Order: sequence, then structure tokens, then C-alpha cells
Amino acid sequence: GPAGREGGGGAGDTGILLGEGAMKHALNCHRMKPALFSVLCEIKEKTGLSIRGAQEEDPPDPQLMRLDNMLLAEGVSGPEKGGGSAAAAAAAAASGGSSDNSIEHSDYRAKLTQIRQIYHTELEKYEQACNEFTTHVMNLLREQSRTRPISPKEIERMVGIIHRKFSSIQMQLKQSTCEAVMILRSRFLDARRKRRNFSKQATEILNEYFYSHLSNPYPSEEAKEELAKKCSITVSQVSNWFGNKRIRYKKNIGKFQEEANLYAAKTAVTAAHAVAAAVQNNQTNSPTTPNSGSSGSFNLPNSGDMFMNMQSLNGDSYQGSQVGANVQSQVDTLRHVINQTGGYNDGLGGNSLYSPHNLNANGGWQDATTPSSVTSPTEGPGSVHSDTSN
DNA sequence: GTTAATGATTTAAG
DNA sequence: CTTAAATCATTAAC
Repeated sequence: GPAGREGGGGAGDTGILLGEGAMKHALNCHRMKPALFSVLCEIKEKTGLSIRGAQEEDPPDPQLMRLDNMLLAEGVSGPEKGGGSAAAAAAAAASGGSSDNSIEHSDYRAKLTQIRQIYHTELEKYEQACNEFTTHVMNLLREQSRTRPISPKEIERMVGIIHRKFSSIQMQLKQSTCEAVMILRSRFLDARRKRRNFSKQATEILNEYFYSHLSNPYPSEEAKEELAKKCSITVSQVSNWFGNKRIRYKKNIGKFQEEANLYAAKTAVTAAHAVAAAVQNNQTNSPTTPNSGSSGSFNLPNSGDMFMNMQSLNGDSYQGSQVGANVQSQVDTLRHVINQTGGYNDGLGGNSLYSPHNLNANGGWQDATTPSSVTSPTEGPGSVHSDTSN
């Protein structure tokens, strides 16, 4: 059934506390070192510390060692300034230092410094308390030694007990610090939390491509690179954008209809030119007219056939394939225009007569043609694309 | 302050 | 690896 998405439901735990998924993401964030993840996993699993296992410092507890390593790596422990700034610099380099980034990073570093201060203060306090308590016990024992014999072994044992107790407290402190640092990292370094909308121009370029390739909105790697360069974003961002766009378009076509018409009209002139050129090329033997029958549903079921016709008609296979691909990519744009101009039904202004042309009943984009033949490997800036100075 | 829009991530499938 | 789908977290709009 339709699994209703509950947008507002999950937003209840926004704030300091992260949701389960968010925490998992934070732990699994690719910017996080794997060591941190394993450490946190262990912490999460066994909340009961292995207190009794911590005998002395000779057999270093692996968990404690990991905690120490992490704290050192994060710049919490270790040198007061050298380690901290090194970690901050590494983080800055990892997230691509920029002007607006420095502000957030200063904030991040301030918070990290705060954590470090608290950590050191607490650590010192614990150490001092441990020493005081040890001294206190020693004094007690010394006083008792007047009345009864106390062996050095016993004293040593007492000291050991005290140290174990305090080292367990230390461990808890380190644990808390680790978690605090991780939350801090997830809060400042998680890309999801630094989302910025693309520029209007970038969105326009992406939308133009999407709606002019609506029958097959899967840009090739080269096309993605081209789009990325034009939009000043990364290829991954282009992929993300198309992934989001496809699913959201499919989910609610009606909502995007206005946008679709807009971008179709925007590229209509170019498309018309391209098709005109293509038709002129194949005019000698192609009687087919685009609007053959099918007035209501303009689903263009045989766009692939059209392409193949052109290819077979044209003796030159190379040029033919290029023209065919170009036409295929422009057909969607044209369809919108035709849909708009042909729909004289004033009643709804063409709102509801928009049919999910290219979508299967299942909801997937049918591959109009074999992708290998559609994607033109050499997508130059202008194949048929005539002068835009119009 | 609430809600829609949006970019990024996770999960699962191929 | 890519992709669809779900979800998260932020931003913009109301």
C-alpha cells in the first residue's frame, strides 16, 4: 500500500539529541575515522565498563587505548595547541576551506576547545582527588599501624584498589568526551547539516536538461561532468540532483507540470531549430509527421521507431545517429510545446490533460531507445544546435 | 512557529 | 558501481 511518509513525525527529536538514523549516520559518517566508529560501537554495546579488567597500566585495556587514541587524534588530549589546531586544520582541509566555512570552523574549534578544557579540568580534578584520597588512606593506615601491624603488601593492595576506582571514573570521562566530540563533529562536519541550495542558475541548467531529456533523464557520465562544470557543482551533486528529481517528479507529476511547461517553452526555439534541421536532412524520404493520430494521449510510444527509421533512412550511419539522438532528446521538449499549443480545452488550462507520457504504468521510465545508441558519445557544444542568437 | 522545498545520505536491489 | 525509495536535516516561504 502507499506507505505514507510522515515528514513531521520524525522531526520530534531534532535538537541536541539525534534520531536513531541520524546517530547512525553520524557514527558512520564517511569523514569519521573508522576507529571512532568501532570505539563508539563498543561503548554502545557494553555500557557496563570492564572495571574489574583494568588491573594496572601494564596490560593496557584495548578499549581504553582506543579511547585515548581517539581523544588524541581529535586534539582533545595531547599537546594543548599543536594537536588541536592540527586536527582543526585537517578538518578544514577535508571540507574544502572556504570563506563562509571559516566561520563555522571557528565555531567548531571553539566548541572543541571548550570540550578540551572541560576534559582537562575534570581529568586534573580526578587526579587530584585520587591523590588526596590516597594520601588520606595512607595516613589512616599509618595511624592504624601504631595499633596493629600492617604489611606493605596490604598498603599496596589498597592503593591498587583506589587507582582502579579512579581509573574507571577516568574512563567514563573519556567516554563522555568522545561522545561529545562525535556529536560536535556530526553537528558541524556533516554535509547534510551544511546544505546550501544551488544557485538559481544551476537549478535552471539542471532543469533544462531534465525536462529536455524527460523520456530518459539519465545523463551519461560525460553529461554529468558537463552539467557539473556548468553549474559549478560536483558530479556527485549532479547525480544527487537527478536522483531526487526523478523520484520526486515521478511521485507527483502534477506538481511539476508547470515547471515542465516552463522549461519546455524555454528550449522550444532550440528544439524547433534542431528538428527543422533534422527534418530537412531526412525530408527526401520521411513522410511521417509527428502528430500522427493519437490526439488524446500523446504518449509517443514509438519514439524509438522514429529514431530507427531515421537512422535506416539515412545512408550515413554516423551522421544519422547523431541527428537521431539529437531529435530524440528534443522530442520531449517539443511534446510539451505541442501539448500546450494543441490543447485548446479552455476548461482547465491544460492542467489535467497532461498525461504521464513516458512513465510506465509501474512508474518507471521506459527506456525509449537503447541507451547506447541514444547517448551521443561526442556531445559537443553544438551538434545540430544552431545559433542561439535569436 | 509551521510547512514546503531541497540537497544529502542510507538502504536495498540490480 | 548506479539507481529507486525512504529518510534526514536544513533552508526558504508562509
